[in-house]
Amino acid sequence: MASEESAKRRRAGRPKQNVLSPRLIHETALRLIDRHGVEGAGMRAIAAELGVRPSSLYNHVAGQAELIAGVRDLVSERIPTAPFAELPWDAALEQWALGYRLAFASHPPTIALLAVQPLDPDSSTSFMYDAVAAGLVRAGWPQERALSVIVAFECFILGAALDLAADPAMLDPGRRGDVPAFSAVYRARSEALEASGTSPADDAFGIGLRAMLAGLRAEYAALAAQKNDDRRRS
Amino acid sequence: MASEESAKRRRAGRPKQNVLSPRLIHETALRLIDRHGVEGAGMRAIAAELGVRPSSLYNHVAGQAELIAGVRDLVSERIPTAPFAELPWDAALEQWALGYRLAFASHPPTIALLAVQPLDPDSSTSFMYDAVAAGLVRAGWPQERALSVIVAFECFILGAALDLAADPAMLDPGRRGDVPAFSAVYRARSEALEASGTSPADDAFGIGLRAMLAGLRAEYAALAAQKNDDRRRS
DNA sequence: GTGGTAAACGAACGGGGTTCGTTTACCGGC
DNA sequence: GCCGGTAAACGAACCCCGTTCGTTTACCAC
Repeated sequence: MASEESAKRRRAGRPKQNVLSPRLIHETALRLIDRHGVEGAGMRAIAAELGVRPSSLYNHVAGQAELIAGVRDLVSERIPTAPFAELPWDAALEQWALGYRLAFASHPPTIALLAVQPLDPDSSTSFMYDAVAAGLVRAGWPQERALSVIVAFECFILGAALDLAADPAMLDPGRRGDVPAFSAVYRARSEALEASGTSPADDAFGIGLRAMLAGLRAEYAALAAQKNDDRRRS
Repeated sequence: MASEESAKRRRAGRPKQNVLSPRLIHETALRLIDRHGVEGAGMRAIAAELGVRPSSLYNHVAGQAELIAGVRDLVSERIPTAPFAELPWDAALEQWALGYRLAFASHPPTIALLAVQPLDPDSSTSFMYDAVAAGLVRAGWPQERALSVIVAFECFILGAALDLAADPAMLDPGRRGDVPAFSAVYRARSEALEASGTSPADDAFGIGLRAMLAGLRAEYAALAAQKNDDRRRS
């Protein structure tokens, strides 16, 4: 009675049916991150959630760094890139930004992980870049410009995702009187947003996204005009 | 000969002259971060650098979280906000972005720290926001819009700073053939940048900054036109 | 069968941040 | 001029973490 059914402690030795797999470990890690934050998703916690000893994880995952990379891929796989096949470049870029941000908005604590760690080249993230790059070039963006446009755009999205994960009251100046202009705009924003029902992060993201797209459209138009000019001149 | 001059081991008890101070600890931490990265700047390493036992640090700093916040303040204090007093809003924003990014570019590993941790409201960072907010409102931006413009702009800057800290080869598709469009734009950018001598991160930052400013100018103009319209109508 | 591979356990290791008690110096008041 | 409280250093622990290593057991191929 002390060995089998209630405590379900597994004895040493390979089990008849495999208990773990890389995929299962990654998904469990993501679930724990969502539930308890990053610090609640250590090796020991993941093992406990799976009813397993920590050392067993190392039969399927090289270490924590690789595990985090796996979780990141799990999240970024859900960023849709389909828009680039059917929409004009600017509308596609907009949809991409929305999907990108949404994917990480569902798992706020992972954003800091993605932002810092480098992505391994074999991961599926490269396919995302491929789809975006193809869309931009097909629309007429110069080859040597396309990647920097993508990176610049991604900078904004990533920053917005971080902002999304931050504490909403992070900026609150409170009752201090030594920053009057800051306090005034903070209060004005709070009231305006409460009336319209949108969150601070969404509002800033919307403004930035519109600005970025408008600016890129202007640059695109200028490039097209210059190209026309060159052709006429020759 | 075993007690005083060579090993310079300090005996227990309060020393005649204080050895530590919060400021000194923060500066040492920043120096170690610059020299050895984040993982080389733990409590024990900071103590060793100061010739002190780890526990002594806790007489001046509550814990690692507070220490990190202090380091972040140390860096962000160096972001100049003077431009807002003398330049038009858009030129000031541009200068702010350049200074902001430069401040963290000097200490790449700190970027990830700033991005994630919330800032305590009493810190000097609030003064930065105050200066920026005052500049925007004075230029005519509506009170309830100003903060979201600032946050959106900061999202981009922060993302760009993270990009700056990332491995330059992070995106390199290498020789794989399954992402042709991505490989093509990567190669095209490499060649173009090598010719002009600018770094990938700088290029993307420049493009994004121009786009963001152009977009905000357009929004500003639209708001001004609408305001004029309202006035004429009434 | 028999040996090799692989997946689980279990016990340790090393290194982090942190706490607590002790020792010593300064400082303010009787 | 002593005397007690506060504060700053030490030193030894504590707990938690990621990780490694040896052992045990199951499967599989020859």
